[in-house]
Amino acid sequence: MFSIGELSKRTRVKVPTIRYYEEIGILTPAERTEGNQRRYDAAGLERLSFIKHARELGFSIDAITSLIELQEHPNRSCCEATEMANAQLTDVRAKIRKLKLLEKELARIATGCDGQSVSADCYVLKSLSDHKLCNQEH
Amino acid sequence: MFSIGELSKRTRVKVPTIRYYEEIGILTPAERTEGNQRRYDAAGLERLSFIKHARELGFSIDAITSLIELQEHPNRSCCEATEMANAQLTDVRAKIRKLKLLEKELARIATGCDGQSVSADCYVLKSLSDHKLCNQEH
DNA sequence: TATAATGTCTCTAGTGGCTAGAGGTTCAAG
DNA sequence: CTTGAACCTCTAGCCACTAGAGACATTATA
Repeated sequence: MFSIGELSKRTRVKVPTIRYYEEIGILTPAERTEGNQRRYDAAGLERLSFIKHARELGFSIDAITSLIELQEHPNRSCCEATEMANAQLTDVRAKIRKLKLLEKELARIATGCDGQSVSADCYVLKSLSDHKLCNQEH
Repeated sequence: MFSIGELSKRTRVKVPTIRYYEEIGILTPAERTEGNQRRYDAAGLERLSFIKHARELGFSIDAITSLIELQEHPNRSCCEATEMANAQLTDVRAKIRKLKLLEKELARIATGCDGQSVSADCYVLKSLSDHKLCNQEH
């Protein structure tokens, strides 16, 4: 059994975040000492690691709730989990596509000005004012 | 002179968002009719277009505030604007790098399970539980 | 055993960038 | 002159935390 600080160290999830996760119900409330402090065991550690890993992969708390639900019913078909991973993948790919467009546009804007002129002639500012200067949609 | 709804249509920025921008001070308060409704002119349209374009490129409201400041002092050196565009570019590139790692990882996870097994054996769920299964950091 | 340092508790409020809704007023078309 | 759409202000909510206050618990050292 270890304290919330210890759990925080082991998972690299901040203490207030752990309490937050308990509050919103994705972590089962921890046991308490006589002095009302939380104590965790291996199960708690595992669960929080799961959540952390899923968050790092960009899953929403809602999605994680569903994944945990699924995990707790080992006989249920995992079709849903696979679907969610695929949805997440689609989402990530869409974000990458969009960011790449932005990257192009920003690179063009940023290299268009050497930073040596006055603001009235600045290509960066002009580009932001005038969408027509853009090479593509974003 | 046109209404907030008209401005919204022309810029594709939602009405409450326009009011919000005015509230936080990045849009100068609009003139009002006798009946207290906002009326805009070309200057207002331009300013909002600038903001919208910058937001689309991922600049924060804070950054936009600085850019507007700069724009309003045409004699000032535009070095700052160029720096901000470059910072934004760096930021976008970092995001892309991170998302690509996630993409790889998610693709690996999602294809590891055909969705036909039961949740206890699901590779997706296993992967989320066990960080050691990951091929790289993320 | 006393004390000091650190950790933990609950609670409220704030972050960014909006979005939604209630309840009321104004405007423009017919 | 009436209708209905658009507008007004205000408050509250969203997500996923983060920060800080003030009080209590635990642990390490003297």
